[in-house]
Formats: sequence, structure tokens, C-alpha cells
Amino acid sequence: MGRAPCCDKANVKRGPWSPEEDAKLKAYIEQYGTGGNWIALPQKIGLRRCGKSCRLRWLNYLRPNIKHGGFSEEEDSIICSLYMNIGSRWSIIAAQLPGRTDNDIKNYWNTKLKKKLLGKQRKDQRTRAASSLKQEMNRKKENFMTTEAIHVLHSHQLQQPLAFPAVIPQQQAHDVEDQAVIIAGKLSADDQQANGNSFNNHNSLYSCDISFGEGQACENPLSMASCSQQCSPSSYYPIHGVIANSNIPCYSSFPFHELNGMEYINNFHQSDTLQSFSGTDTVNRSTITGTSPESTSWGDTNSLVYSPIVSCYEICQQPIQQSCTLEKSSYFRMQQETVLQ
DNA sequence: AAGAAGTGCAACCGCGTTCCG
DNA sequence: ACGGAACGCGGTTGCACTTCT
Repeated sequence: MGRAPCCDKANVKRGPWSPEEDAKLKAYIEQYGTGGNWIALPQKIGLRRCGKSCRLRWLNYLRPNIKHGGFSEEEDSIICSLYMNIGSRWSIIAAQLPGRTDNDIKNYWNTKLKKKLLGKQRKDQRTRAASSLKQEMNRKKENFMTTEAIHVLHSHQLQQPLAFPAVIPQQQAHDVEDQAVIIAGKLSADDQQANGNSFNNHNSLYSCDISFGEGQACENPLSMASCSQQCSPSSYYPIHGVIANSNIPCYSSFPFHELNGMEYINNFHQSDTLQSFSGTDTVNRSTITGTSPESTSWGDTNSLVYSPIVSCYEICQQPIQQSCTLEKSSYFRMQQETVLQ
């Protein structure tokens, strides 16, 4: 048995709102408020509309200070970074953008921003990055043990930080090079072939951006209360960025399958300034990718362990289950080699 | 000029969550 | 503690408008 309908659908008007209906609803709410009961409201006003429809019309269109269209670059950036952190939680994203509604942002994302993000730069950057990777991998393939190619660039190259910090434990943050941003991408089929198939192709790690900042309280604006319980200033340092990994639940809705190779999913990356890791770097694949460590030839990890390869939001939602084991001495040693000429 | 295809967006739908008696 | 009502949210739909062929 289904739920009882919220209104008599045969006797309510549907479709676009007329100016008269808008005026009635607006005038009433401005004078009396909603009364905490949307279902009863249309009857009071004499509108033949469903209460839910009234609520939607008010929230998305009639209430004061609503902005429509004309999203700024800054708003674009916020939406993108939030989407990568938390997925399609439109109401939460809208809460960070005054005057914007979840419906507006959702529509904007689906019709424009997603295409913009995945579109124009893709082709030429992929070509450049793949070509550079090939050169680099050939040079280092003897002792390059990871499936992914991992690169570092300094955070001053960031145009701006991502909105939501992830966190890493404080004692480990001390060991980490300050202000590093990591970008990783899987090898293309061509690259693998060029390297004698010595690299397995798995689709988990596409790109990640992290910067390691000075210690401070977790700044997660989504859920400060719950965050402060688990991300206390003494325990964690923030990372201004995200690791975008399709195996991590909070990114599961991001269209990773539309990305390829050294794509990156924000505009922070400047491939002509990439610097590479040493070929002896080792990464515990099981923890980054979620696949079995037995299936890899990942080397010994004299381990710097930092666990939250997830956003702060994620951490606040559940205990950390994944960890990333890194050999600090090599993983964070940035060599002054430019990958891309 | 006209029909087809694409786009943008307001509105609807259904379901999970919250509230309250 | 329970159940019904209402709320809030994300996904989807429908339609007007624009662009393409």
C-alpha cells in the first residue's frame, strides 16, 4: 500500500504559476509567514495548489534575495569542489552560496557546469600529459613501481584553494612537505603498452589535489559540530583539497568514467610546471585504490601513514577505514625535474 | 521556411527523515 | 515507543525556446 497523497490531485492546479498566484502567495507569506504548515497554506490563501508546490515556488522563486543565472567563476569553483567532495548534495552546496537555490545549482550543474568542467581542456591536455608521461615513464620504468603516475606541484600554483579541507593526523603532517599538491592519473592504454604492460590498468585513481597546511582546527563548514568531535585541532591538520578516487563513497557519484588519463577535474593544475616523484617511490596500492595488495608489486613501505584519503565531511560521517601508506622519504621527495617541457 | 534536435529550467514525483501527538 | 502527517531532498519530466540542418 502506498502513501496517501498530500493533496487531492484532481482538484489542484499544476504547471506554471501565474503572476496572480505568485502575488497571492508572496503577499500572504510576507505578512503571515508559512505558519509551519505548507499543506494547509494554499487553502488559507485560496490557491488551488498543492502545499508542496507552494513551498517549492516560494523557496525557489518568490522568497527575497534569490539570484537566478549569472553564476560567477567563484561560484563555479565552489560548486565544483563541493561536488567533488560531497557529490550531489545540492541543498548543502546551496547553503554555501547565498541567494542560490538547490534547484538552480542542480540545473546549472547538469546543463552547463558538468560539460564545462569535462569539456574543452580535456583533449589537448590529455595529449600533452600522455606524451609527457610516456617520456617520463620510459625513463623511470625500471624502478617505478606504481600503477599510477604521480606528480607533485607546489601549491602556489593553485589559483585558489578548494573549499573543503580534508584532514590528516597532525603528527604525520609534520613529516610532510609543506604546501604540496599531488596530482595523479592512471596510464592510458598506449602508455601501458609503451611500458611493456608493466603497469596494470585499474580505474581507481584518477586525480587528486592535496595541500598540506599548518595545523589548525578542521574547518569543515558542513558539520562543525560533528567535525569537532573527531577532527580536533590537536589531532588533525587540514588538507586544502580533495583526493578524487572513484572507490571512495563520497566521490562515487562523480563521473570519473568520463575522465581519462591525466585529466584533472579542476582548474588548479598547470601541467607545464609538474614535477615528478622519484622512481623508487612506493605506494600501498590496497589503501589508495581499494584493491588487494597481494595483486600488486608495491614495494616495502617504510611507512608514513596518513589515513584520511577522504574529505573531512566523510571523516565526520564514519570512522576512517582506509589508509594510505606512503614511504615518506621518497613519496614526498620532490625532484626538480620538469616532466613537461 | 520548416521540421528536427538540442538546451535550459520550472515544476513535479516519490521517498527518506523529522516532527509531534 | 509508535504511527501518521508534514517536510525536505534529489532525480526526473515536460515544455518553451533556440539552434541546426
